[in-house]
Amino acid sequence: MRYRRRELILKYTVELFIKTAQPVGSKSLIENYHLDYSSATIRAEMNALETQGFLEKPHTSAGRVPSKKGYEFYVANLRERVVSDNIRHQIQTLIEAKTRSVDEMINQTCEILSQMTNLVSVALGPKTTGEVLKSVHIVPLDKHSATAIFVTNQGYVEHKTFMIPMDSSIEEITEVVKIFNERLIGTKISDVVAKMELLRPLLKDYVVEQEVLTNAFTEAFIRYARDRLSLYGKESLLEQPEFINDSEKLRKLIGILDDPSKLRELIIGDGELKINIGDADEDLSLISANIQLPGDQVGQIVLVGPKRMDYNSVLWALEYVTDELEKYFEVEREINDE
Amino acid sequence: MRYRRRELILKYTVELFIKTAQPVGSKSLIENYHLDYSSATIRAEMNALETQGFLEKPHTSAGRVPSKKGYEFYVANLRERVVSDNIRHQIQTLIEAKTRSVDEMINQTCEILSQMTNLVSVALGPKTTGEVLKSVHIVPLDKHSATAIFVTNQGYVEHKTFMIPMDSSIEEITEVVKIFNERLIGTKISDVVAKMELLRPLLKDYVVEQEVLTNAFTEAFIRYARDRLSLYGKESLLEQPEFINDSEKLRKLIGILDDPSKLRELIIGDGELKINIGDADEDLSLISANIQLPGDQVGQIVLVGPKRMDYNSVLWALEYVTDELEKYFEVEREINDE
DNA sequence: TTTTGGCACTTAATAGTTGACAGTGCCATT
DNA sequence: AATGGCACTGTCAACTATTAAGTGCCAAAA
Repeated sequence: MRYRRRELILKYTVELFIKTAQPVGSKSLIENYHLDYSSATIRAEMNALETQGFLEKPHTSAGRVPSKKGYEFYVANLRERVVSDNIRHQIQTLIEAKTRSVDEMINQTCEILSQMTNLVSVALGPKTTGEVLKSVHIVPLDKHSATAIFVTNQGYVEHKTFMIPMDSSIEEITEVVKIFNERLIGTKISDVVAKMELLRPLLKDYVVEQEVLTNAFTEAFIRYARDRLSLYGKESLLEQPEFINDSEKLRKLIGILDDPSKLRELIIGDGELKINIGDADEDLSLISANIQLPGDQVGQIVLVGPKRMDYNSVLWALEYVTDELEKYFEVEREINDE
Repeated sequence: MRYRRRELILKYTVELFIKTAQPVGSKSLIENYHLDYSSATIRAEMNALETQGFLEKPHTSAGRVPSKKGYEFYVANLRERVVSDNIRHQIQTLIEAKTRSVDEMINQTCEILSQMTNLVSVALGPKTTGEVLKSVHIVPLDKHSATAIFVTNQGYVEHKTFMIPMDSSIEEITEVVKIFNERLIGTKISDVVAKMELLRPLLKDYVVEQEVLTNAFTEAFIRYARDRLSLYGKESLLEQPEFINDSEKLRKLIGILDDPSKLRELIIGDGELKINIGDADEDLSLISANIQLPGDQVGQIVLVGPKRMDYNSVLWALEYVTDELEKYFEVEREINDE
């Protein structure tokens, strides 16, 4: 036998609970896995597992539920390599489609992931640290308004439609943009606002209403600070039994999913494959993986779900997906470099 | 007395229910509004109002709740002009700030609205009908990737980062963009994809891998079809008693708020100020107002909440807000035109 | 004719009771 | 070490008051 009995019982308990979402009793364990022991024996083992802290009981006469520690042990020692054919197939189809757009690739991947796992998948854009302004454009819309566009070296675009100040002409504004393009390109996003301030005296010579103008531009940069993340598959997660029956939990979950800063807070991990199993009453686990994007950027894909999730398939799926994607991006680069 | 007694009773019933979220009985009406009639009289009137269809009873021995018809009558005939000082003050501060950005104005306004009303406010971008491609930009990021940017005459920006096909150089791509700028500018968004197809033979002469390129561009245009709407104040709506106690309703609400197409379906109105009070079991009302933006565009602000909402303040607030905003945009234009 | 006090009636919500059930822990026995 | 047996415990669902809030209606008062 590959596992010692006690570990096997822990393994089965975790797996059965993941499947049924019900506390697991000794009898149901025997039934489901055809164990050759009496229920008393299993009970004794489960008791031991409980005192060791791997299992816990909702109440005296209920079955057992894996604890945080129990899940962690399961994830670390007890799961087996399985990548579902289904997900493998879907990812391969995606890759064969030879989509050129990076966003679209990530996008589709996240859709597939959350469909397969019934979890929410989060795509986090590359870290803004070190991000640099690449170019500034202005597109006049009519006499009264124009759209300013800012692009970073990571291909992130922010835009802002603003009213043209009464005393300014479009020519003056294009002049300002020209100056911005000359002086601000290459500046770190975090420094742009400060540097813009320094340019004010210079701008005064060209443009009458420069103050209003730079203010408008500054506003656009405030938005850069925001988290760039997209969520996929929110609906199916909300249909999970833990949230259907517990509207308090449901509201809490939504509060987190809808608030990027709260979400970001939970995604502390930065390592290759990080598993963050919900503490105490917080019934939420996050699995995150980094992914190497073209242009030396690093994105992150995070799966969010209840503590009771199918860690085995989820982890392998995520690993498989990021591997395949990185391979794809990598191959493209090598062909380009030859 | 301005209102006939029966109408007054309807008015009070609606207002008390809006305040307490509890079915309203004859006694509590007398207590709250110091009526000089006995409960029996009030009961008789309420009975009449029920047979007329303005009120309904959740069950025999409960108080009464306004029906759809009751709310509609209230909105049409019974409310009084009140604009809270608070909202007036906040909007004035916003206007005095002289923000130049249209987005930012709408943005802030919606924040204020949902804060004041505890409802979700939805900002809908201008209709895409008649929207026209204004310009195309390409920003090379590094050897392997570039970002394409598309701007419409309404100041809406879509972008897409894509991998540069192996056989293409950046020069080739800028050539394609040049052709796009020459041939596609002024084309309706809905026609761009078709017209791009027609350009393919022409492009073949310039670029080897034109197919992959145009595909990537086409993908960006598919996104244009998406609804442009932003939501504000979701959290506070979820805290309303109707959703706290009824997790079924809660999940339904979230399903609607998170799905732009479902939401759009409900926002049928197009008139100046449209009130759409939830039918039958659907406990949802929508109040929408058009708003004239600079550049002859029309946006829409919609407030979403439970049927039981404070129509009086909400309606006046919305009217006030859109008036002030339009005035602001208008003044700017006139000054510009002089 | 309108208003009112009184009364019987209805229903939901609350609390208490009970029995079945699923599970446990422990112990004497195998 | 494993097991069968047994007492024990907490939850859940069904049932039963009991209470509270409110109604409808009617005969009497204004």
